Amino acid sequence: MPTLEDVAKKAGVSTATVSKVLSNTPYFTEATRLKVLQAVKDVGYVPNLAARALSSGRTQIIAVVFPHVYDPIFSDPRVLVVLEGIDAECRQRGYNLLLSTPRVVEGELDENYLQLIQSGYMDGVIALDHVPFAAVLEPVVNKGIAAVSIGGMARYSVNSDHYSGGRLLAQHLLELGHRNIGLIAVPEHINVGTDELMRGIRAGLRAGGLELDCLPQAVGDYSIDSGAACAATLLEQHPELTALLCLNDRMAMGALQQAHRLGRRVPADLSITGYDDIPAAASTIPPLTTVNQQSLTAGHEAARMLFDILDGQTPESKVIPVELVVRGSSGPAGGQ
Amino acid sequence: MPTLEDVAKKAGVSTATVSKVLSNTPYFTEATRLKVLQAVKDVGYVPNLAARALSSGRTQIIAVVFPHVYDPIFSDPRVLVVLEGIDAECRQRGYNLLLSTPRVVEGELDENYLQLIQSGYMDGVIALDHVPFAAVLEPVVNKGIAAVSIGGMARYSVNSDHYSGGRLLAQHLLELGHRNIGLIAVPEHINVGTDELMRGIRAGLRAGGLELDCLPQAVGDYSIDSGAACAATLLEQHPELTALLCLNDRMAMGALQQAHRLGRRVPADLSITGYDDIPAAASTIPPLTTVNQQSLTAGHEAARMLFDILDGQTPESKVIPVELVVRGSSGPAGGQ
DNA sequence: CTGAAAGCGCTTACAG
DNA sequence: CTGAAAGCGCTTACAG
Repeated sequence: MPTLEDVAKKAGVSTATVSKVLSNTPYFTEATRLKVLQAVKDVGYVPNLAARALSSGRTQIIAVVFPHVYDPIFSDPRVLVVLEGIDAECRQRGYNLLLSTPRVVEGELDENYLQLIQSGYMDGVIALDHVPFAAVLEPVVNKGIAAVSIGGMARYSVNSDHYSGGRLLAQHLLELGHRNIGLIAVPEHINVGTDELMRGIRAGLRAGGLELDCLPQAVGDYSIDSGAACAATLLEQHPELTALLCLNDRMAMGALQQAHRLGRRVPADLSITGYDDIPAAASTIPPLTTVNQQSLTAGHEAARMLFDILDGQTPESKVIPVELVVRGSSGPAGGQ
Repeated sequence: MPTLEDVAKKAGVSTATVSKVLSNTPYFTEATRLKVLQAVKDVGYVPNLAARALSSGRTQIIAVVFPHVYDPIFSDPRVLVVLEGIDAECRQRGYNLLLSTPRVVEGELDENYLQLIQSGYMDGVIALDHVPFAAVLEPVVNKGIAAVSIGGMARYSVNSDHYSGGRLLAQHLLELGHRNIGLIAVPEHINVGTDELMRGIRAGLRAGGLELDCLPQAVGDYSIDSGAACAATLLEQHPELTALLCLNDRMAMGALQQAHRLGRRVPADLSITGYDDIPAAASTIPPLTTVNQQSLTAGHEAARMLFDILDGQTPESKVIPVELVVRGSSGPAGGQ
């Protein structure tokens, strides 16, 4: 592989000059610049990133951290979408993406991850950070590396407005006349986003005179199967229910299946709502009413925020608006 | 940050010794080894990966390449699954994952990607390589970097047995008594996997006395919407059809929706099959009969193969068996 | 506007 | 079994 030195020789200048021309330092004769650029082409020079990283202290690498906790990260449909947003910004700025999926066991981060953070291999970190007790970004911040949290409460963070999402959902069902609403929830304090969502739902229901804690609830684990099981339980114990409010789309899909098995027509006999607006939500039968949390935007914003930090700025944390997506799975209470 | 030298001083040995102890070179007194390890702990030493990469020529980084061609890579549900398999192997071996999503325009790879490959930043590359004209791995192989293709025909590759998948699917429908089968296809030569699948379907149908080219076909683009549109066209022009064989799950989901809109009961009036077994396939109504191509296994195998190459071995390319998954969307022709 | 030289933090023959 | 020293390929004050 040709090195800087080869280019320097070819161009008849010093390696320092080549280096500076390539990094767009000003103050160069047009002649020198052209000479260098031509030489780069001639010898087919491509910078060695490890060398550059070692001497400059910058790697042009952003680590994206998706911690593995309860719900295996690879089954979370948001992951790919967030990644898409981050990727788009990074490629524009010429940064590369390093993927890290640390295991979090009893709140402890795995050793590999800790080492990686210490290794000096990244200029910044973006983490999916919705697990209250897993401080994925703590070692990053301690090391003084730029860090942006998606879904967490770090110094720099991007959050979807789950509170409003919850209110919108509750309001939507209330407006359709539902008063017998069952909730398919998940354990508390497992996901800060979901906790926010619950707060929003509570507020939305209260605005309509309903008290969340008085409604029938079943606790699932985000999976399709758990949604189906919860729906079965709820509908059996509370046949009067006309709506099932599910804390994510996958559980709603399970509920939809279960309703179908039980011969409950959706939405005529039973309305079902989800949360997330994953791709599959648009193509269930009937299509799912849900809330889109704009994960793509979150990815974009997080990356932009990180670059702002790297540029020495002090960006504001962002709250991203969510969007109620009304589709066929919800309808008037007592409809047909 | 503490460096090797700090550790050496603390332990009262040379940096060479520290380095060798850390890389598990043999021939060391137990005493030295312990002394060094203790010093590492005391000063909190973590190796600088850039420095290590520069001097050793190895980076401990594997690049995973998902080229963007027609179907935006981020909407391909296999991506995350393949990634999961690769990630598992890499974390076991202490390798990090670099994600690259090169754009391929008119068969040309983007410049960033080419530079990345030349940059010496990775020890090996695994590429999703199912686009016939996009030679993602060519620059990698030229540079002499270890490369494994998933879905392509490189020297080292991992392929799902799509041919058998096609045969199984055709056979399944034939056994159910279907003779009026419509095909929801995609343009040819866009994806080597799909081409293989078509060959298998052709063979399977022929074994039952049916000629693929005589069957009604509509051409989609892998998306849900295109599946719905194709189904509409086929069912209108060929009301006698009792089965729709779709080349992927998403189009099958679209077809399912369309059948529902048209009042065709699935599977009583119409059987619908997909391909891929994406997570959503299990929870459509009715659940989709499809073929699981074991993408997780493909990811695992690809990574293992890459490590074998890095270890100086010459592994065999692998063909991964697929699995027919019979669910509720297919049933006897003329059933009820 | 350009260059000589030190240095980034490791690894690796080569000696002993 | 251990160490001195060169070298990986860049960048960056510092001079001029």
